[in-house]
Amino acid sequence: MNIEKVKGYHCPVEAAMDVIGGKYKALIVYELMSGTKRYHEIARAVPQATPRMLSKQLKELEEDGVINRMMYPVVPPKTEYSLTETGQTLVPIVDALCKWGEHYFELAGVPVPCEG
Amino acid sequence: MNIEKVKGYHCPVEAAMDVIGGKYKALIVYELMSGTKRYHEIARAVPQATPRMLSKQLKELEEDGVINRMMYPVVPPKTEYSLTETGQTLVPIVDALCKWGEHYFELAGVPVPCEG
DNA sequence: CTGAATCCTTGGAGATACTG
DNA sequence: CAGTATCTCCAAGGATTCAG
Repeated sequence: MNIEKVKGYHCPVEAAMDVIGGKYKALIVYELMSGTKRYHEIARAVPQATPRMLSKQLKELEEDGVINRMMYPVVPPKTEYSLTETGQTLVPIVDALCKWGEHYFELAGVPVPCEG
Repeated sequence: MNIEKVKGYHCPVEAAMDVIGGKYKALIVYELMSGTKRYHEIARAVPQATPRMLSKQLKELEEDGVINRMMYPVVPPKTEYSLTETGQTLVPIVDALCKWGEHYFELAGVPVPCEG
């Protein structure tokens, strides 16, 4: 956690959006809320994200202490991602986002595409 | 609310982020949570945003039905922004963001810069 | 399978100046 | 006061390829 960066924020909301506001970050956290996931499981859940973007977002989330990366030195490679304790504190936010989105779908008369 | 746009989402979280995830949108909604505000009040609350950016974000929020723009044809001009009913439904999200941000500041040992 | 490296494009975003 | 217009530029993001 970079102190200078923190001092630059004018408002708590800004700090939160900086951590979770990345293009696919909320979706990644949402996916990990249901447990540890492997790379390709996240990729499948966020098909819009190219490998490059997914890597980048995952790395940033890791640097912000939101997720853990667990690499297994096996063949074929296996990497598991999970929420850290800090990441768990984001759950209420993503929960609120999800609830709001569901309401949005209902208003539009479109079935909610929750994976599953 | 654009049906085609809605159908393009893979997940409710995505829809919510599309509405609130803009660079200054959460901050704007946060500002309007405490009541109707004039343009320059919002600008003061979000000093990072240039007039151009602020206009754009406000217009997008208006198009998404999140805020109301009330223009008074007086001299000097006066425009007031407020949350719509839909905008009110975003309050739990922004609240969650704010709470998380405050926690973040505490962890960093930096005083929370809530305006006031 | 899980990425990293490379190249390339687009539009997001700042600075500045101007108008109803 | 509350924005728009114009110009500019950099970095976010995509496509593709390659590697451990």
